[in-house]
Amino acid sequence: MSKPGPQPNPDGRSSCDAALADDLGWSLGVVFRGYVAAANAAVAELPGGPRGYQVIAAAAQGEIGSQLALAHHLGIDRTVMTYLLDDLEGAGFIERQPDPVDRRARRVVVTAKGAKLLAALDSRLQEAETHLLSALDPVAQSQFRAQLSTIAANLNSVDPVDNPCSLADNVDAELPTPKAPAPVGRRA
Amino acid sequence: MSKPGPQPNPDGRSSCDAALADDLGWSLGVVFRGYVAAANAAVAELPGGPRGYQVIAAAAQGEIGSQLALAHHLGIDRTVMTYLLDDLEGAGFIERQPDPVDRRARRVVVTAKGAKLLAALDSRLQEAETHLLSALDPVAQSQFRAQLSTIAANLNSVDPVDNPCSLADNVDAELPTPKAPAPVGRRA
DNA sequence: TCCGATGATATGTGAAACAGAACATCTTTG
DNA sequence: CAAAGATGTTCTGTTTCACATATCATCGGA
Repeated sequence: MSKPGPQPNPDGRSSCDAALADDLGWSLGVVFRGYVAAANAAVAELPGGPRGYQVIAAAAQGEIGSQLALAHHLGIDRTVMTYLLDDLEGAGFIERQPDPVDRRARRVVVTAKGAKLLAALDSRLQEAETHLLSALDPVAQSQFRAQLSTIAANLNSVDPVDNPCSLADNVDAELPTPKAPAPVGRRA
Repeated sequence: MSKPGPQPNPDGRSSCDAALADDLGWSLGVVFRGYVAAANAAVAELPGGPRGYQVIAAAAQGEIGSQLALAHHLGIDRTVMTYLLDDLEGAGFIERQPDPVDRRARRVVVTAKGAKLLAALDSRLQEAETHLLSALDPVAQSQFRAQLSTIAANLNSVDPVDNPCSLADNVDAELPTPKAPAPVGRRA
């Protein structure tokens, strides 16, 4: 590479932004990847990476319920959730308590240690997020967050099988291969 | 026991939207996953899934250059790009032409068949994207697209190693585990 | 009580990503 | 001009992850 000639893009790193910028999929991929990378660095000490944080955060809310619901709403497999919770529990951040009303279900609760860590990670994550969106001014940032949240909430509430009308477009979109956010992550 | 339905559609599907909606990571994950699923359905016949589309689309622009630059800007590994291009070339959608100015590099060019498919997929993808963003009104949609594009362009242009100031936050964010959009995808 | 359904876990398998090396070619330097 | 380092591509091997399947325990209804 390093062609000083007519092509102003040496290695193509800095020139093709405009070429692909109008592709929603590409933009989404870049931003998502950037988030994962930043979050990964921010929560490096947490087993499961960003996923672990999301699990703890969701558990701290307390509105989730069983592991299955948790897994479903985080977009990961049930069996994977088992290992993830194993690691998280092994690290002492969460606990599996028997559900009083359903003895086969386990309630995921955050330990004091987990809550403490969560608070620390929260600020770090917040900082990373702000840095991620630094290309937008504060007003646009909050706007973007709100819009993204709206879209996500809509996607989450609308189930493909429940919406015959929307089924025309993504009839196969049920669960082809729903990749999840956390790429790294060590198992014991 | 045969499964009654493809989508078990468990209980906790519709309750925790509000609880997690303010988490940027969660929203990003949901939207990204939704895009991957929709795109996967839209480009099911394409080897490599959404990635294959992005490769062809980028190649059609012609501004990329080598495979390496292509891989870097799509956020995938070089070795993976080799296989991906193998499949794409095997399907007759792209061709590897020797770069006239650099004999070790290969220029990825779209074949007529590939261009034809690209046009067809483009409209389908556009439809899927619009459906994905259907929670926003048209004005907000274009706004969201623009903002996302801005963020992506910013992330793509800013290299961690080039920005010592931003290095404090994501020093490890270089390429810990950049998961990529295409989960499915069969190799020959 | 019996039977199907549901939550959680264990096990096995296949695929994908990653690291490293090998080879060819370009660029730079002496 | 020759040699050394850098870069692009491909190949090989390894590890990890996600998924499917099966199993066990429990809940719900007939």
